[in-house]
Amino acid sequence: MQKPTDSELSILHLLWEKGPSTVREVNDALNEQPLEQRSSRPGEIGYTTTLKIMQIMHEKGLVSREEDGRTHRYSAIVKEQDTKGLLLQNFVDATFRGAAMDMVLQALGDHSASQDELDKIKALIAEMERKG
Amino acid sequence: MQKPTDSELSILHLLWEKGPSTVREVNDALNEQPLEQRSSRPGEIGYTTTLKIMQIMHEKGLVSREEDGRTHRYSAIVKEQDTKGLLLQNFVDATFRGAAMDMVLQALGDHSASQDELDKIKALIAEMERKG
DNA sequence: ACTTTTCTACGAAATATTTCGTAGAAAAAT
DNA sequence: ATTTTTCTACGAAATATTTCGTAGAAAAGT
Repeated sequence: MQKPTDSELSILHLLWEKGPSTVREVNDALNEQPLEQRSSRPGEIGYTTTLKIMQIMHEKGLVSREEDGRTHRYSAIVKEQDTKGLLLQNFVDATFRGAAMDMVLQALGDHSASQDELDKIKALIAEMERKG
Repeated sequence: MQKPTDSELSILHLLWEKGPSTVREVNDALNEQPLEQRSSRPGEIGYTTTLKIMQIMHEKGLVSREEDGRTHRYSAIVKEQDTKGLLLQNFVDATFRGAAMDMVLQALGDHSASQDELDKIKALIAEMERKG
């Protein structure tokens, strides 16, 4: 799989969440998002900008599309888990030189977690210890 | 702090590890590194490439430098913890839409950990539970 | 003394990504 | 029927990052 860029990733998130969508739907959704979730600049994202990126994603094989009347409906091909896993691996290599558990420790230290989340993590650790 | 690019980050890692260094030392070290740790292409990284990036880092305030005879000796200004924390925050926002604990779970699932690392994580979680 | 090597500085080419303007066709609105 | 809106395709401008060639000065080697 080819690694998606930041813009591509923000579109993938929408396709994962909302399922197959048109360029118009994606572009509207992008412009309604809170600013933290856009990597991009202050202003609105133009329709043709989103169109172009989705066309590139299609060339790269990140999404498929089917004609739906005059318009195209795009679907994510790449799986959410796989994509996040790939990006995580790259990030851990670049930023923590491969030391994934250092990153986990830093994330736990910097971010707060609900008891529910902590329970899930504890359960996963217990399982890892069982399996060696 | 301004977010370092990938090349800048690989240089910061060396400065953090080895302390104040010349361009020559950094460039040599980069070219000795295993390929996973270089984000870059197959061939050698040219001396002036490294020089240029370090000059840019100086402009950005990521590193300081002092003259040492005819050459310059560069030091990281930004702290390792702070930099990794900043990059981690950006990454979590972009890839996990801010859900840091989802990322932790994925990291724990995808990577193996030594018992020692698991103990550290457990200790940290216990502390988080104590503090609420 | 002269040549070669080793520095910095500077600018620009190469690459990657994001953005949008324009054109033309189809559909919708008037 | 004519105008306006809404699509796609295409290409190119704008931006960001990485790479390196060249020039000139200082140091080292011969």
